Amino acid sequence: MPQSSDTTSYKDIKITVLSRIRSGEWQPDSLLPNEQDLAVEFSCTRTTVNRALRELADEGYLERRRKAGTRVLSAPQRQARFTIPMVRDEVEAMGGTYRYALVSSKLEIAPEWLSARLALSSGQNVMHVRCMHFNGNTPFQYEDRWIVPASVPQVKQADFSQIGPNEWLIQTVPFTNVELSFLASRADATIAGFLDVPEGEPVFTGERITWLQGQPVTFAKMFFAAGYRMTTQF
Amino acid sequence: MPQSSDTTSYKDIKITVLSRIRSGEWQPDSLLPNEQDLAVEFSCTRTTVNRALRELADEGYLERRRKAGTRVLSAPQRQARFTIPMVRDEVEAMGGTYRYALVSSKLEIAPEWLSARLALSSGQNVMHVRCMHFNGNTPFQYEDRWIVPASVPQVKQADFSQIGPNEWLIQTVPFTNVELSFLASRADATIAGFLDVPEGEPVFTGERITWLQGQPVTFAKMFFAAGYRMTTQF
DNA sequence: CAGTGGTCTAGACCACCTT
DNA sequence: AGGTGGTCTAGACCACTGG
Repeated sequence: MPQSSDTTSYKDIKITVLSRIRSGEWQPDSLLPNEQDLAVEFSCTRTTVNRALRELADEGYLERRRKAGTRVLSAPQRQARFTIPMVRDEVEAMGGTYRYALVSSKLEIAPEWLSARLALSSGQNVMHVRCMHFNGNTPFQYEDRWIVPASVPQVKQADFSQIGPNEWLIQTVPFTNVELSFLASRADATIAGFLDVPEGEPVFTGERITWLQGQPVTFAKMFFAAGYRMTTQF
Repeated sequence: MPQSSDTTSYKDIKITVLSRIRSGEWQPDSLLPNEQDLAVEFSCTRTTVNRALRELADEGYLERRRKAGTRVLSAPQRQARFTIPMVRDEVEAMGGTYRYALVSSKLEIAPEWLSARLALSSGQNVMHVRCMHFNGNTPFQYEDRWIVPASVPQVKQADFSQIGPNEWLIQTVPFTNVELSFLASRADATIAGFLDVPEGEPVFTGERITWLQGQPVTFAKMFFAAGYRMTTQF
């Protein structure tokens, strides 16, 4: 029998299981019935139960181990998922008008801290790009980025006056590994000027390092305008 | 035939698909073959292909639509997953020794900003708990939290001198909805004192609102010590 | 060793969406 | 209208691991 209105689907099972946890019927740390028994209860196959429980475990509600069974997590290791949109999308999602402006773009010798951070050989050239992202005429983000030509040779011919380095990289280097950090930093004179805030102001800051198959591609610092907050619900 | 060493599993397919995207064989925005064709290519059933592609879509690499097919996302909407551990776990994972200290805990009338934020009726009582989390003797996080007795009556009898309000809440209210934000704030005199930083220092700050079935449970501000960064890889 | 979850097959119907 | 992904069934073997 195919799934239809009167069939129990894996989504129904997820909802039911969650409500039993909420209601306290299935206490934290307690063991759930095994898949076969649940399949009988829900009048479906074990495959369907399996998918429901697998997804719930993936979402951090349950812990599953062979032979040991499925357990309600006592301190749900809820994982917050932050979608990391491109700046343009973020501004437009707020109903704003995105505008990009290049500040400077030049090839230079990698500063020592960058060489250390990206494991570059000393004295290696990097493309240093600084730019601004606006919401209308309001500063939204100041970006300070270095791109490694040894990994992305095309960068020497790239023109960042019209397209931001991030969008350019995504088009050019389709797939990468990323390390992303967020922290609070202090606006120095440069940043304060670009973001139009007093010097010394706290600035929400992102740092992003990107590799392509083990080769360092880019290091970027993103300084967000005053009042920015990164939010998620779960 | 069951899965065994020579069978193509959904994991193999995921790896293969990812490598084809990396290598540029499947360009961004391009359409993948449909599931049936891929099943033939990989000598497996469509079910297995389906699981592989479904998970890749879930991870943000692909976009799938009925009839339209499966497409490589041009600007991979990579979702960063930050695991939100409890403070204790976070400190211990760093190899540190966790220590908790209650600063104050008292019932008070909800300030107006809090009433607005949590949609409380004005003049409603809330439990205000302030506490510190240490790594050894080094301040790690200062926590300023309000708990709504109307939603969690037990809070009036709770003793926060030994257990932190977050751990207590997890034990007491096993299941909740959460809104989590991160921002950069400025250390006022109080925060500066607790975190042992100069006043005015930028402080990485988390704000967490929790509901239980639509009822506001708690609002918490978490101020992290200097140098804190939230990091993830993907 | 034996129970539990992990995964695959082969086939089917359906929902949705683009054309 | 027809193709594509979404999901379910019924059955099977396997991998891991707790007792």
